[in-house]
Amino acid sequence: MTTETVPLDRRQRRRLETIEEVLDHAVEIMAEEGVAGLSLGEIARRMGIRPPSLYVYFPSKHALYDALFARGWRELLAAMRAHDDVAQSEQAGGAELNDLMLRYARVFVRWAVEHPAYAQLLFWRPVPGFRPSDEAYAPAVELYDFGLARLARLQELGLVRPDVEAVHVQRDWTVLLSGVVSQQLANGPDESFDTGRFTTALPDLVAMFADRYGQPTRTRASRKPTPSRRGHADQR
Amino acid sequence: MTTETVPLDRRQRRRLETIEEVLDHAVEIMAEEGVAGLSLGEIARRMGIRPPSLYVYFPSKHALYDALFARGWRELLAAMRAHDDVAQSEQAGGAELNDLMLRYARVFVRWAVEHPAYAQLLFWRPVPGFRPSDEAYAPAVELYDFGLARLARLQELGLVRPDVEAVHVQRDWTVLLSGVVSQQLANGPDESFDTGRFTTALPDLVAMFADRYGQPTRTRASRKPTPSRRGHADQR
DNA sequence: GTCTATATGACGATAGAC
DNA sequence: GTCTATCGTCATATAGAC
Repeated sequence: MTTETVPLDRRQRRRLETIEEVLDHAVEIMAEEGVAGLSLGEIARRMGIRPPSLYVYFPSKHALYDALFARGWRELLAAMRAHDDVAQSEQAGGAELNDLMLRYARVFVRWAVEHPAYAQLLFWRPVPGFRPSDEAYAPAVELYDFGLARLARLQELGLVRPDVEAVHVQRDWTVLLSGVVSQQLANGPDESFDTGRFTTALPDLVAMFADRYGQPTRTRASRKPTPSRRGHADQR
Repeated sequence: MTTETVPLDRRQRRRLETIEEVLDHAVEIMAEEGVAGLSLGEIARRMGIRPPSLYVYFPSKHALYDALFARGWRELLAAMRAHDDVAQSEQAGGAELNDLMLRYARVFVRWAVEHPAYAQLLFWRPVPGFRPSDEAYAPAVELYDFGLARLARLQELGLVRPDVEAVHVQRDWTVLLSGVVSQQLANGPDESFDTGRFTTALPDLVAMFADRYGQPTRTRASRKPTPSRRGHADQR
């Protein structure tokens, strides 16, 4: 929107590069020590400078968190936009709600568990006094609107039942995604997306969602939630 | 289990009381400043003592977090046991799965949002180097087993479909609950349980759950997810 | 046993020299 | 822009009075 189109001089380019370097190190440290474990001293140490020098680029530690918050949402937003499916409308006729939502959920949850530092910062409130600024919050709102518009589009296409409001469906949907991410990061932070105890529950959870909010006529009768794979002997 | 039955002398009684007082102040401070914002100095200040005196009762700050972690799970476990419904089996014949699970969910989520400090400590990982000890984790396991046994009982009673494993259902159930708690605490920490943007979604979410895992024959045909209450003018 | 007094090192942050 | 020097606060730890 208000992005500067005037060419940046060397001074400003170098400055932005340094800022990005600071943020890169910050994300790395947060991934290792936890979001609240981030320290300016450690950033400076890894960059080969002294802590006070960081104040040239960020007026406070909270400002740094703010930049990280904004960058995290922007990256996640970019990942979801890159996925893009419904907007292209190619799937309109053939695909079913369950498949569309599962693909969307997989992209979202995969990004979250593979970026645990960002995920904690974006979805929880781990930093004592920190509240994101309105500017930093903007891409979060943008992603919310993106998901909402997607659901509304699916409703227009007849894949989501028409007798519920999209915001209503969106609310339940975000609960599902945030539940998977929270449970996985809190209880199995070292498990991969493909083998996680909770990420692997996505097909069932999305099916649960699609059974409720999909169009009854179009939703297939797949009521069985992947019953007892690798059945035990004591299970009859 | 291993609770000491030998009567405690005054010395030990006083010591335990002091420990409880420390924990009370700690919970209060965490609620105000966030879990990672807890400081021994602030606890000592509010108790009218000096910080080093706290080391008489807790060998480190992590030990204090450990005690808080254990106490939080014990309190939540007690709240869920006090609720108690299926164990008493009075509801066996009359009640439906949706109602039983909704009541259970309401007790759980209400406790979590009304004890945000505990909730953050128990469900997230906000403290950089802290990992709960096995002893502190025990009541968490106990609550998990409690919920699992409850689901198994509901399965025996014919309220939960028999073709899925209880652990499977339990996993999806915890995702639902943790999703509501996470979303509510992260996005509306100051909203009450009764008016929260996400806590009020519980009926729909539990219905979604019950539709999938309840016995088809017994689950009523309540497929409509409370459509558009307080309809707007622009909504036709 | 419990307390006060005190020391250490890390942290975020600011002022000012260069 | 980067540095040194410095401040106040924090967790941690030890010494010693009572």
